[in-house]
Amino acid sequence: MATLGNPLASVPISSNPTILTANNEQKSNPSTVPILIDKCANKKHLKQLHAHMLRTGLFFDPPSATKLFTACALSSPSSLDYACKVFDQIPRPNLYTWNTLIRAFASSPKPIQGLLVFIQMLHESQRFPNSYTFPFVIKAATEVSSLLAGQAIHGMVMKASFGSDLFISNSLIHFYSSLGDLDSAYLVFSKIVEKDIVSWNSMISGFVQGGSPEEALQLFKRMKMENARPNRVTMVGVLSACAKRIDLEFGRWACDYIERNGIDINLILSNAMLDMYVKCGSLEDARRLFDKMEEKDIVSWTTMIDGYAKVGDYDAARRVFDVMPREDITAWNALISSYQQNGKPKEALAIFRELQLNKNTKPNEVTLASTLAACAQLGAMDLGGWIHVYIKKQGIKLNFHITTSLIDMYSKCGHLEKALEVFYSVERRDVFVWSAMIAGLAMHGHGRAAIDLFSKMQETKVKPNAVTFTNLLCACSHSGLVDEGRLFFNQMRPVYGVVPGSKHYACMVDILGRAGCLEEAVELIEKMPIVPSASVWGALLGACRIYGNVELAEMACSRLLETDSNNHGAYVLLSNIYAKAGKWDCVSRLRQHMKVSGLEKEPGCSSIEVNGIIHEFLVGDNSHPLSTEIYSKLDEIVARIKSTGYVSDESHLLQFVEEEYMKEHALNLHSEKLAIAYGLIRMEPSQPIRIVKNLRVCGDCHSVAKIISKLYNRDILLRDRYRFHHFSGGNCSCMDYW
DNA sequence: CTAGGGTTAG
Repeated sequence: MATLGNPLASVPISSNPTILTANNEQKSNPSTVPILIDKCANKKHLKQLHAHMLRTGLFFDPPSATKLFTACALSSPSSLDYACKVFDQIPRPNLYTWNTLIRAFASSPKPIQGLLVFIQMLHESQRFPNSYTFPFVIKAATEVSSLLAGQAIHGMVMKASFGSDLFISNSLIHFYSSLGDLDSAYLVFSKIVEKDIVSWNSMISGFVQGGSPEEALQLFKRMKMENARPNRVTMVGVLSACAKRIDLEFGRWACDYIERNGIDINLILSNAMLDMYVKCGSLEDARRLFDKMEEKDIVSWTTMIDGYAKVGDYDAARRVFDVMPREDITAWNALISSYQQNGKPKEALAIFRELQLNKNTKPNEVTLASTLAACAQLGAMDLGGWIHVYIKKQGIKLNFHITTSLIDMYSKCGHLEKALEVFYSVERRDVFVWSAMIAGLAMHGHGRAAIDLFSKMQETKVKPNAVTFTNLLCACSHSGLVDEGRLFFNQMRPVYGVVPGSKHYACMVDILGRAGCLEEAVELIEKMPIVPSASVWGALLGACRIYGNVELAEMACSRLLETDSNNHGAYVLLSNIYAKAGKWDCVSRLRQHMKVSGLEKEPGCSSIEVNGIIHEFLVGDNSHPLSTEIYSKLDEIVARIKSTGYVSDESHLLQFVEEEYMKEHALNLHSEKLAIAYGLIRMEPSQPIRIVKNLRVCGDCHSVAKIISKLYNRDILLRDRYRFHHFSGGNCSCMDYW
């Protein structure tokens, strides 16, 4: 009897097979329909049943229609649109039915609809919300992160005298804390007379997620004192707090507590324990637990990968990745982002390329954002541009993360115009998007434009954060805008409520130092309310280099080494300063000292992308296949430059080399020169040469690049550790202010 | 018919 043509043939139950035959209407029995609804497994079954009910007229019996609606609304999010249509057919839906619709929307991908239905209910029906309505509608407000909506609902709750309802209060705690308003959350919490386990748990995890893990742990202790029994969810929050505080001792105690009190462990709790061990740096404990876990999911795997990558054990991370199920993109993301964040962009791109060959898994937004960040680090413009095209072709909407990554990638690859294009193409921008664009303008030396953008940002009422100010002050520094820098720095706390951190102080010292206000810079450092970080002293040291202030440099250097004793950057800067002052004996003493203490200068490395392939050059590198050609090109360049009367600036030599010839030769081996020579050989004459250097460009290379840009009529875009240099027609965009 | 939990991105 079950034939292909029978629309109900696939309903999987048949206590009474006859009623499954829809066209045999006489035999359907209204009382069995509700049972049948409960057994419907999917949308298709529900539709078949709906058709059946229409034919039998049962649909026009409100209780039956309501029953069908409930089943549709709660079965799966994809049936929700259908449920709405059914809802519209119900003559005067009762409160329960309204509640169900709000509930379904609140946990759907369109939670805003939950709020709209609630409003519709208030206006169009005679129904008034009850104690069940509010938890649903508060959840909807939480999902859309609308503080305003939630506050309005909270007001209604109070007016309707539901203020002491436990369920509603618990919902409100969750609502306020997930929007970061911990004070309001706590206020609701403290007014609950008989707190239940959910009240405690909501408040504890609220504190953890709101960045106050100490308070979370304190609340946990208070909870035990008040004789509330912690459960699984409590312990997830506690472990998460330990992870955030990097408190291995308490974390271990929590694991022990779980054991002792027989709290049953599920996957989520195991993962929380795993995460705690990883964040606290105990990979041994994590591994032991991981191996013991019978059930593992994607979170367990990615936690282990991330853990190994963070401690620098990439082989172990890779081994985990190699044995895990790979159909989930998150696994790939964990590895790509770990590599990217730990300064291994090439490895990150290698994984991305591997992913492209994998047919079953496609990159998502997170993958693309991480990969773009890797491209930005490397200056891999071709791949970065390819990803941008990919995003467009796939119709992926630019979210804030992707927008930020694209702007950053284009800026760091030297395509400021493209970065601006992306920036102006989006209609909404969050603080990170704005900050990234300000940083882009800053690194290309457009300080004024960066400041203008900052003003525009304020018109859109997006609040600047610490990152915004770092970038803004950087912009002032790169463009020599001393007064503006001072002004913004002084406004930070009083006007914008952003407390200056050591990065901001470092920027400010840099601004003052470059402008020659060394005394004011020193004064600023002395007045700092926080301990000056290495970068603050580094900035002062940099200023000393410009002005050849050996005495102050020695002081700054020794202070720097107090905070960070193996900072080789400090030695390098000081030796530069000695070299500039012609104190070669000091230079060699410093070099000797570095050798003895095992501190090696980070080798200079420049890279250039040609046809999508990144070529890297180290000082005096001859490992490149075209090495011979590169060096003869370099000889040609040097000869042509010399004919213009240029004399190389030997103060940029780090090593004391006796023979004059050797000095000059060592300068000519600098990685950026090798990369430029390679670019001249391999790139079309119309193409600018784009180079990324890991350290700051040396003064001689800077002068030489200027001359090359004129002699060879080539634009050269060189990104160093601090900013961009755009060489064109014999000049540099930094106006020699760097 | 109600509320709370773990990983990956700037």
